[in-house]
Amino acid sequence: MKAKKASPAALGRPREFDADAALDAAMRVFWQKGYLGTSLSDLTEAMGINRPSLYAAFGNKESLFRKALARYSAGPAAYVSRAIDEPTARGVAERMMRGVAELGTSSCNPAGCLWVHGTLSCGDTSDPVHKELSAHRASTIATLRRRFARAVGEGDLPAGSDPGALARFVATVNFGLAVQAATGASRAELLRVVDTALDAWPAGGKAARS
Amino acid sequence: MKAKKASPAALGRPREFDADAALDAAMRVFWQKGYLGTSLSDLTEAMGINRPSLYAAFGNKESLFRKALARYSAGPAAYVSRAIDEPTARGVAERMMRGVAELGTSSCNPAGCLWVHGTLSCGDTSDPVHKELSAHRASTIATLRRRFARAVGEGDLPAGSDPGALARFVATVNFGLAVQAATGASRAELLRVVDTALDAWPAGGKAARS
DNA sequence: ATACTTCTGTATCGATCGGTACGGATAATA
DNA sequence: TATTATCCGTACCGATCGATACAGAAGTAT
Repeated sequence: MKAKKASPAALGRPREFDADAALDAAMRVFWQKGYLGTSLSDLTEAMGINRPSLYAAFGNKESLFRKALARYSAGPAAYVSRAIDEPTARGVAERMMRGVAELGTSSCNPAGCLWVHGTLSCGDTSDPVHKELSAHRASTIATLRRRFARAVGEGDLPAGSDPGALARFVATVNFGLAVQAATGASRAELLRVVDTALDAWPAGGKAARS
Repeated sequence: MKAKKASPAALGRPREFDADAALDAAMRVFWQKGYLGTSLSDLTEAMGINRPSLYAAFGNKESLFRKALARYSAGPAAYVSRAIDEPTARGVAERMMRGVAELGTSSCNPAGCLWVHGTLSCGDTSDPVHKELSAHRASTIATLRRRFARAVGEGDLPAGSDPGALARFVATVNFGLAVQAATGASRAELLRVVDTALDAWPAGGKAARS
């Protein structure tokens, strides 16, 4: 992100590790082991740095986790924002669900989804991390709802459709796919689930159903 | 379960607490905080006993968690086995999904589902608890698959239906509902998701669709 | 009453947790 | 080259983790 030689000054000894690569490694550890399941020793080992360097560069464990979440959203989970831009509501739903199914079963990534794993692997609902993750869930659903409401206005979805219900349905299937991926379901199995879920999708646009 | 005065002998000093009530309390703590999020101090406080009594009666933390899971399956999550006995495949699916939606948002229970919360709140996939929970997931899906295969044979589902895909779909929605319940979704919202999911259900029996 | 068995409570174990103090090393600035 | 600011590595902090040793209390059996 930040250019290495952009800042002219950079007084003092420059850091010897790549902060981006280190954050990437931290993200993958959290992704695999969850928030509570990840210790600082796990992190420093995977990031290739020692503890004081971690604290100087990223703050404490919670702060590092939030940065890892942001990187996850902008990187591996970018399928979400790309899905919103699909031209049809059905395309949005399909891209959302296929996205998590493929990401969560990629052989070069940890299984499952960092958001889901992180949400359920911090203390109880009073934990600030839990609250932030719950807020993010609500925000994503709201974004989907607005997108589907637009589709109703465009005739892309039948007039009687409930955008909120459809948004929550897509989110629910996505969370379920993430849980299944985290517990060893195969990509082929999950893609069949996506197809089944899409059978529930209300026809609209050129071919209205009911 | 075990009667207090049934055994005639019971040599030595009898225990002063109700083991069933204590296990019930432990189950609820795990349900609310997850496996890693629950400490022994949390447990002893909720169970009203001290640490050596806990170890004598239930073994270590992992053993207690397994007993809590068994109690959860036989108690709050008994809707699963009841759902299997529904006369129609659609009834099975509906009862499964409504079951988790209502259980996970009950005001007198912790939010979410102990199985899902437990699975994602133990270490990584190498953890024995994680392996057992994954196996339980696979077992539940297999039971659903057999039930739906029977429904195909009975004409309750269309001949071309894929019982495995339907079973995984129902399980996926259930997991997703549990995640949503754990992050604060309301019962009304989740029941609408169930209705949306049931729109995907293939018509059969009296009213074949395609 | 005595012996024996089991439970309860305190007090503590070694290990690990997240987080830091501090000194030596390294580079840019002057 | 001297100064200054930052980073790296060791070694350690208090707190908490899961798990237990031990002694006294409370029962049954003889």
